[in-house]
Amino acid sequence: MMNSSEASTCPSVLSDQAFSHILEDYKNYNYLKKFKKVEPTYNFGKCNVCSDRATGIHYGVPSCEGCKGFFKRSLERNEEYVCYYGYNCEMTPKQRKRCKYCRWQACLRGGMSLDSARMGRISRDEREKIIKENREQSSSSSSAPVSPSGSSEKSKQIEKSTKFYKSLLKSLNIHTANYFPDVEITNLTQNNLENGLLMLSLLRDKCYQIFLEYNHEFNKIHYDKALSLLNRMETDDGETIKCNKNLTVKQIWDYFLPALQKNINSSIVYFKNLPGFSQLSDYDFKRCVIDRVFIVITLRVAKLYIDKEFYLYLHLDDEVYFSRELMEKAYGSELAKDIFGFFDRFAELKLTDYEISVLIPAVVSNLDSYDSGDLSNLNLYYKKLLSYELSLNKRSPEFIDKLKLTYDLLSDVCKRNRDVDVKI
DNA sequence: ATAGCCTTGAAC
DNA sequence: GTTCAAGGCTAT
Repeated sequence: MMNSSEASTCPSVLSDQAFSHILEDYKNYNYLKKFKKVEPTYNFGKCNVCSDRATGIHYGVPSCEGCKGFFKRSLERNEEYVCYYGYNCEMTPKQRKRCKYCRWQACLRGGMSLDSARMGRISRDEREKIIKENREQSSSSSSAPVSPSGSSEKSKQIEKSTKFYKSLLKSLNIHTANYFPDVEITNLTQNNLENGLLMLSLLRDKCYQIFLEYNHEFNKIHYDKALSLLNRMETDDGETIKCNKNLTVKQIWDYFLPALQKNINSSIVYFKNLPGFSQLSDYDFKRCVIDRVFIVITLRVAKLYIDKEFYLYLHLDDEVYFSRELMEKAYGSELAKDIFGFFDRFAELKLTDYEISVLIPAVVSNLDSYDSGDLSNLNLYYKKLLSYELSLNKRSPEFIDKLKLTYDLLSDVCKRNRDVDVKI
């Protein structure tokens, strides 16, 4: 193409119009040439991750060059991704670069895996099958919000996810009487404190740091969002703000279950990073998760109970939060009442973030029956740590009693929460 | 770091 | 020999 100095010395016959014509031809030629190379290849549809044009089956799913490369790079440098925007980032060709965490999750959800990666060509049948499966999925999910034509594909999809969520809940629905970790301030005499004081204060800081890191979403993102909503409600007189408008029970579950699943996953990562938990056997760790994850999730989000209302956002892009109204619809008024009863009591305690951050590992490791020395040992440390923390804050024995009572309320509502029938 | 293009090598 | 996916290369 011409550079500017050449253009300025162009004979006037090459008027702008004529020039643009040539340019157009040139572009067209290039375009066609480019297209010629691409056109004969198969139409793979949309990228399973970001909906860009797929260039082939990569790592088992139709995907674009970008997501193919991203998945590959992620495997190479396995660094830990973090989402700074609420773990719900949009995956579009434009937005996909914004958040690596969510893109990675989208890759996994889209079905990318090393297992399905293979060198060279795959059979025609197999390729057709993969593309067809993908078409069905994307057409049923992308039209989900409006599509009035209750297609069988769509209902199949819903049925499938319902089954999945129910089995998820069921797998968590295992026995258990929950006892509060046995702490007594009087246990902490000067003697047994001195030995491990340094260890305890280190452990304390570590727990707090990890709590901040993994609870950032609730402590900051949800919390700030709730505060700004409250602010707007005050200034706008609540006129223009419409939240949670008339959701049906089914819609509530549609919001809530994915959010729950996400919170369970992030709680598991949180547990894994607490000192000592990664050294537990898989069996022990799993028991901790199954028994305690609901309780811990509740503790993690308790801060979002503000002015008698609960502002856990079920979808950060919408204004839908798990208000009293929604909870009553989903759980029934009895359970909702008791959950809010717990929040009331818990708020009265005014626990510090430090206290909550050490309470959580103490609760998680405190299973009713131990058959493993590792777990009971771990729990011993965390009970000590909790006692230490409470004593640092000069909490009275009456306070501890109150804490125990509040905890009983919590474990009761969590147990009932597990038995709630999901109506979809 | 990303993503489009290119080379390599396996499956057909 | 051809087609396709993985992985390398490199301008942005």
